[in-house]
Amino acid sequence: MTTKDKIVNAAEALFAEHGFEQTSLRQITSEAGVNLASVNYHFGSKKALIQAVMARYLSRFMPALARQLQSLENYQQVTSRAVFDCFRQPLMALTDVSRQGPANFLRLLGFAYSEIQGHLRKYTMTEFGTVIEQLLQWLHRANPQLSDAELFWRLHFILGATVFAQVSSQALIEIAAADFDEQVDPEHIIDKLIPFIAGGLDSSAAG
Amino acid sequence: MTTKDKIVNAAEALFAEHGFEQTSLRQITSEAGVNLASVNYHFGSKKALIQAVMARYLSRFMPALARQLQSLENYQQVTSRAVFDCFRQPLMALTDVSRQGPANFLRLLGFAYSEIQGHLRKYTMTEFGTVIEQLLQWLHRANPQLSDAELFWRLHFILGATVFAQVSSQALIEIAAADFDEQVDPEHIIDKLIPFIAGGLDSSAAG
DNA sequence: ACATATTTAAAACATGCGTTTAATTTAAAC
DNA sequence: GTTTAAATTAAACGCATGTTTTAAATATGT
Repeated sequence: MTTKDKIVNAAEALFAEHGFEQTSLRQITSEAGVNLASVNYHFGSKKALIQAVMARYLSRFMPALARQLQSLENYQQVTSRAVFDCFRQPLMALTDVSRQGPANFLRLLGFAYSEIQGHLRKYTMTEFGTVIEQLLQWLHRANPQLSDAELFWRLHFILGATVFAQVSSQALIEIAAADFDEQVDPEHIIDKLIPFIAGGLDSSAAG
Repeated sequence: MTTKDKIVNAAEALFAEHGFEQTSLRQITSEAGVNLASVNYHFGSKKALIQAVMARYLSRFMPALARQLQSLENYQQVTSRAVFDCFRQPLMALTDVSRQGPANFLRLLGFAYSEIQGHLRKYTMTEFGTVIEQLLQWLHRANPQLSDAELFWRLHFILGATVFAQVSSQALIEIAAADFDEQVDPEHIIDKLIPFIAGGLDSSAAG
């Protein structure tokens, strides 16, 4: 494994656990077993390293999601639930990148949004804007009673519930095990999440 | 106004805008017009200052929420919507603390949860555990079909959607204005949120 | 008024950060 | 085998952070 790969792998694990700003280059290079300066040599800066970690996931996830959404064409009636089920396969396929790929990806997304809100949003929209528009279009078809604006707001509520659930997943799983004798894998939180967000999206508008 | 109050006020505004870790004591004392060392003199540490800022809101919000929840006794049938509507008045009453009290409080909650997950949770549960249990009890009465565990998960999804919506509120409001010609006040995001979270909570369980 | 706490003030301290530099080692090309 | 480029290393730089120290100013109590 090259030095560059060692750095990206170590960075991903530490970023997903502690967030971007809370993780230092010294932690990363120490964990990777490489020299501190090699990050700036291979990536130029910490910011560029963050983008490299995110890009590795986004470049796999987004095309896979686009394919899933296109398969919805076969349905006559499209439900919110069907649209959100499109996220399952692309997410689980991220195990190719790393054993904890799906969980890491969602946690990274959460940190990225809460830490450098604007930056990642702009990057995601310019790089994968068509997939996002595709998703919006399908959700609009599943919920024609909702205005574009209402859909926009609810989509971000969904994003919030999702990333928060992942960022807090460790603590929540422990509490669930202690208080309810319920053993939940991180990858199965999405099973609990999808009914919730689909129900929220389909809910009748404000009153 | 005492030095201590100046510090808490400045800290609250800066914490709510940038988060706890991203805000330095030098920013706070500069904004408050007091000496740097006075933070450690009056509060002991930055961590203690953070707790003081949070405590000022929690000590008002939690008892008010408890009163609202108790008023649900008058209802025969309790809906999720009715339970969540109990949050409105206690939240809006936070304007007593500061003009942007409600928005600040929710943003602070969001940062607290994503930054020092465990700490605040433990503090909240030991300090205001009875209110939380009261809330859980009412939601269980509104949704007897959900197990305790399911309710637990969905409550945290709701928390995630709420805090994320507040942390990202500035960006979302701007986008909504640009893309949908929709003018939304920060305090009215909760009007869009409550139908969403009530719908998600009432949704039928996983399949 | 004086003596005693309490509060403010300026400066320095110790630490950790991202980044850069300069030298050395390793690999590739001819 | 020599030369040239690429990669690694150790050390230092400049800066920002939370905290502590020491001294001066202010308020408090008798």
